[in-house]
Amino acid sequence: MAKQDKIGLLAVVGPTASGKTALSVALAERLGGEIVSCDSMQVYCGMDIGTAKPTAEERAGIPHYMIDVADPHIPYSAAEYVAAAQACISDIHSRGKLPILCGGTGMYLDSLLRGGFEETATDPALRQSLLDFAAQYGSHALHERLRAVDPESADAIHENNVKRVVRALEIYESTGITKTVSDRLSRTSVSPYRAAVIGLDYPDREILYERIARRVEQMLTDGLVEETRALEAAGVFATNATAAQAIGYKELLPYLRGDCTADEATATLITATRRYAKRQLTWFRAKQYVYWIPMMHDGSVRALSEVLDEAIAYCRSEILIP
RNA sequence: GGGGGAUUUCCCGAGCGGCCAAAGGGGGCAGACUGUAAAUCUGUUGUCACUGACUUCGGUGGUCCGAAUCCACCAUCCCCCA
Repeated sequence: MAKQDKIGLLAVVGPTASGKTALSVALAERLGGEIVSCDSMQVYCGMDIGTAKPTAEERAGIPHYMIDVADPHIPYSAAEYVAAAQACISDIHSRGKLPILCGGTGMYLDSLLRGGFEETATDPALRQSLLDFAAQYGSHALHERLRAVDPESADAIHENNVKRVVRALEIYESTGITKTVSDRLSRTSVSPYRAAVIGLDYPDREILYERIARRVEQMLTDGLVEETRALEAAGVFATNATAAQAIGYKELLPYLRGDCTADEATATLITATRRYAKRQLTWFRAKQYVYWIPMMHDGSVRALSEVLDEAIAYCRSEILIP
């Protein structure tokens, strides 16, 4: 695929509470763009406050996609995301608008930009049987099974990381192709996109952590407890293991059950969010394609307009926009 | 006023004469990540000139070849009797 044939798009990434939403909307307004969320939890209907979905006011009339596209009772996957997001991007592009990805789920973004996954469908029964094996014989024994069929993956995946070992075995047992080979195939596929990826960076981590604390307090006053109660009552967390992982809800459930105080739950939630932000940073820092924009100057957060100008200058340098 | 129990490295918390810079957990920091990813996992966490040295276990003095561990006094906190 020639470079000119590729769809040009912009992406705004960074840790949670870094200001992605505001910047992406400002960019969309300025550049005639439409926003495609890249977030593993915002896809679920009903999980609004806890996932910090942009409100109607925040969206400022800019079309947003890939939000509220899934039933919270049913697990959603990266593959489903990629397929649906690709369709959104094509549609936006065909209407002459600039697709702007916005979100903090690194693997979704990576998978999307790479052009998708190899076909390695899985079935829950197989997964469960592998988990049962690990529970019965230990993670080391499971890891040995992987080593027997795919030594390269066994070397790359720590034996304690049962989820990963299970996935690698799943791929082999359901397709007959090892994860190593499958990954190699996807790596050679050509991306259909030409992307300018902007990362929001906070040189002083304390500032980010303060923003996180403030955001959590705001979610609580916005009704996160009620939202959690409603989702729990609807059986979401019991039926969808993926949604049950979402930060914001699982930390509040002990409080709803009366197992801890509101303050304790809040503290746990803030900590969990900070740790998540740190993992996001680790992920994106390792990606060469990210262009980092410092969100601070002299210890204080820069004005949105200033950051916007820097982002636009970068897009021009990438010839993404005239 | 009398009796008893506490005080440990950022936090919680083991240790009760040498094998202790001190278990374990939390947090922090760093890293990994190809269909669960807001998940999962790994490493590291007193200081330094770092295969060795130095400074730590409320404070000050002792005992001992040797103390976070024993003794004395002081400080702070908790419990019981008055």
